[in-house]
Amino acid sequence: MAVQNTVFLVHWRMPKLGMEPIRRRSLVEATISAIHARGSADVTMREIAARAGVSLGLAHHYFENKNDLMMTAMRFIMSEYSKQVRVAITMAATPRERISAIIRASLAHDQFSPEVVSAWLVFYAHAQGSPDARRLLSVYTRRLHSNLCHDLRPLVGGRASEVAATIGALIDGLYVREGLGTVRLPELDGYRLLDGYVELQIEAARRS
Amino acid sequence: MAVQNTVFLVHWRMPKLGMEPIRRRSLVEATISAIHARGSADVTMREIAARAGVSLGLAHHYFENKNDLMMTAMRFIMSEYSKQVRVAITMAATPRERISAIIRASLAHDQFSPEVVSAWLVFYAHAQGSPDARRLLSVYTRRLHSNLCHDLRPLVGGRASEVAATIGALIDGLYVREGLGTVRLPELDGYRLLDGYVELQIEAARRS
Amino acid sequence: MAVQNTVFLVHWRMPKLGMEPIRRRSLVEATISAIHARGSADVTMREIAARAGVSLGLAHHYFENKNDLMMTAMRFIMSEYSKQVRVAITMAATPRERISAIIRASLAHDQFSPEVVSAWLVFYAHAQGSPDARRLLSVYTRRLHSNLCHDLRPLVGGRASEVAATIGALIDGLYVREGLGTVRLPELDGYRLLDGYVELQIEAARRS
Amino acid sequence: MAVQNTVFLVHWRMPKLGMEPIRRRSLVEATISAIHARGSADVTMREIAARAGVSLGLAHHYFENKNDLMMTAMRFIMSEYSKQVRVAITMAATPRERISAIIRASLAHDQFSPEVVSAWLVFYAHAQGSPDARRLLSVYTRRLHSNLCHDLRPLVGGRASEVAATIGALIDGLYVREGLGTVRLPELDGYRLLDGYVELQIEAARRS
DNA sequence: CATGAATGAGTTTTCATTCAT
DNA sequence: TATGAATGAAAACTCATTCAT
Repeated sequence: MAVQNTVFLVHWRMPKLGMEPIRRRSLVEATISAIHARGSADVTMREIAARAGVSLGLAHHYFENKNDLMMTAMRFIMSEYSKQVRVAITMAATPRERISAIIRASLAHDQFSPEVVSAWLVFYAHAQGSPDARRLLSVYTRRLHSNLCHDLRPLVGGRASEVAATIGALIDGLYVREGLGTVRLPELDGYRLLDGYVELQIEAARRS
Repeated sequence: MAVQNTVFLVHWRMPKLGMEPIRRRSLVEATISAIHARGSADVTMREIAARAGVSLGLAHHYFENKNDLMMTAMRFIMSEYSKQVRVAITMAATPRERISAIIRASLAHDQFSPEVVSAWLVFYAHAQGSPDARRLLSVYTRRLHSNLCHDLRPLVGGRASEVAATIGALIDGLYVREGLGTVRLPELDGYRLLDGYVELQIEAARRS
Repeated sequence: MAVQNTVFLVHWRMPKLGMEPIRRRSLVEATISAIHARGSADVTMREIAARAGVSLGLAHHYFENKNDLMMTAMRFIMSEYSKQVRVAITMAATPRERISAIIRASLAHDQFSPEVVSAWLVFYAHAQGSPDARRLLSVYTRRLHSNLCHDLRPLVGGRASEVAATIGALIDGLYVREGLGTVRLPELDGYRLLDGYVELQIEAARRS
Repeated sequence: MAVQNTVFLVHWRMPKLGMEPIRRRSLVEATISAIHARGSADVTMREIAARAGVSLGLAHHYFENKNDLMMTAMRFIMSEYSKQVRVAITMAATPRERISAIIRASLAHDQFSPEVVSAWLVFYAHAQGSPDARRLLSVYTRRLHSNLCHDLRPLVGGRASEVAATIGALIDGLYVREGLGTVRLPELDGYRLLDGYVELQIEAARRS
């Protein structure tokens, strides 16, 4: 007890300023990679912290909750995706090109990386039980839908909504199957498959 | 000695025998409904047992593992689905009709009941982390694919595999979106959407 | 409910009379072999029942308790041992021969069978925590001691008690080591070792 | 930048660091005393944690397993014993003295404390069912044997191995009987008994 | 005589979270 | 800013035991 308050001579590292964004970022990435490794949302904070190379306590310091961290990771993945879609759209000139650009961005290589595919799938499942997550996902879903509709209307007219819904469902379906890693026919890549569908619809609309 | 094996006429209270199949069935159903309620595979054995109206111990008595129970539930859902597909196929005469029948069965009302949709989605996610589950799902996936291919070949020729893959992905995608409960456009039902796609492909094949 | 009380036509096997001793015996033997298999007293009633080829319920029918069964098994092993010692003593003529006979019986082949060695050791450990078992063991211990003392007195006089205690400890020690299965020097069998010790003591007594 | 690594003079409340070895030690001791109290290896982690004055969770924090804790406790007891033997040997000059020293150390008061005796016995029994434990014990057994042989050879020649085995078995036997708490003849202490045996063998060797 | 159904208490283990430093 | 200590609640799983038939 007597020793409890003492004067020590210590080495002190100047507190590292501005660590917050760095730590948060690395924890979010650790979360995604942990989800991929375990293949489910049942990841422990300990595992995440270890992957990020920080102590368990610190993970809790920067995120209020495990859920908070999960949601942040989800938001991160979705915003990365949105960024790619925005870039792709900007570089496209016509509605037809924009449709292709959106599809390509949705299935782009870094979107389809195993880690990201795992994360999407897990988040989809997670959304079923978490209203927060569900809301987040539906934002993305709706944005995709309205983006597609906007560019489909001049191409397929009244069927725009149906075609957009089909494209959306197909993208999700391809993710699911990719995540499952089964029936991946080598001769088929998702982009050709989806774009072929769009072409078919456009031709049909033209003929009618 | 002579009396040792005789036929007697006795009063007998219905013995409480043969409970095993009953209990197993009700536990499996409880599992599915619990998954739906919680929206994820993180269901406790306690919850399942409670839903089945039995003690926690009994659930462990009839299933070796939680995983055992999970897998049994998964198998149950898949076999129910297969049954429906088989029935639908039997009643169809032409390849074209069989395709429609498979699609209709896949999206039938009792397949698309909230409980079952939840379960499928959760199992898909679960499969990522569980090799057993993955194997199980891929059996179903492959069977669907080969069923479709078989009937598509006379209709779309060399594109059968691509079209079958698309249909498969679309079904999964529709499940996912249904499960998420978002962007459910009232005017669109999955069947029309999918069958429309098939029609388009057939027409295209005819023209070429 | 209406079916609950019905008249059935059943095959009925005349109740097997006198099964009790048979069942009890086979359950006791199953207990010993289960203990040997698991290597500890942590045997489940289920395992024992299975080994005895009867239902779990029946094991509880014939033995009030798990402890009851354990104690019965212990008593069984000890009485088998005592029987052998009694036989051996009867056939010996002189005190010296009786000592040897007791030792030989204690280390006889069927005493030293792996199953029995396991059981003894487990029971020794079990006795630490169970007053009943402790009492049982000490009966055997004391009987051995007094048997030995009685025959040692004419041979080693006042050191009889010490020599008897040493013999007793040595027997137990040999069991322990046998059970552990380590340091079993092939050239040494327990009997020669023990008898050699006795001979030494007798010679020493003679000289003094 | 220049200030980044500096020596500061700060007030500091004794950080609660380095608890690990303390906790581990106290948990190990709690394990031993719990084993003694219950008289068997069937000790619950809860009981151990309570005796150590920590939460159940903490016990699992510092030890991976219950088995891990058990084995650590076993290793602790054995290393304490080895330490004593080493010390005793160092202080002895002749082979004869070393033999006596080993025996004395093996039966020393703090080796023969009720707690330690219980633990040894329980571990012996436990070793039957746990290959890890068995390996550990046999290390100790073999070391004792070779220690004794080394010093017995000049005293009893070719019979060294036999005498060493006898001493080993006798030590174990005395532990067992001590643990059982029965037939503890007041006039006999284990040391005199064992040393007497050694003396007898040496004399016999001298005469022959 | 014999069984299988059923339970409840108890055990290990995991984990998010909090806290003092 | 960062850590390790510590907890408590909850999870899966086990098992002796009871009971109706």
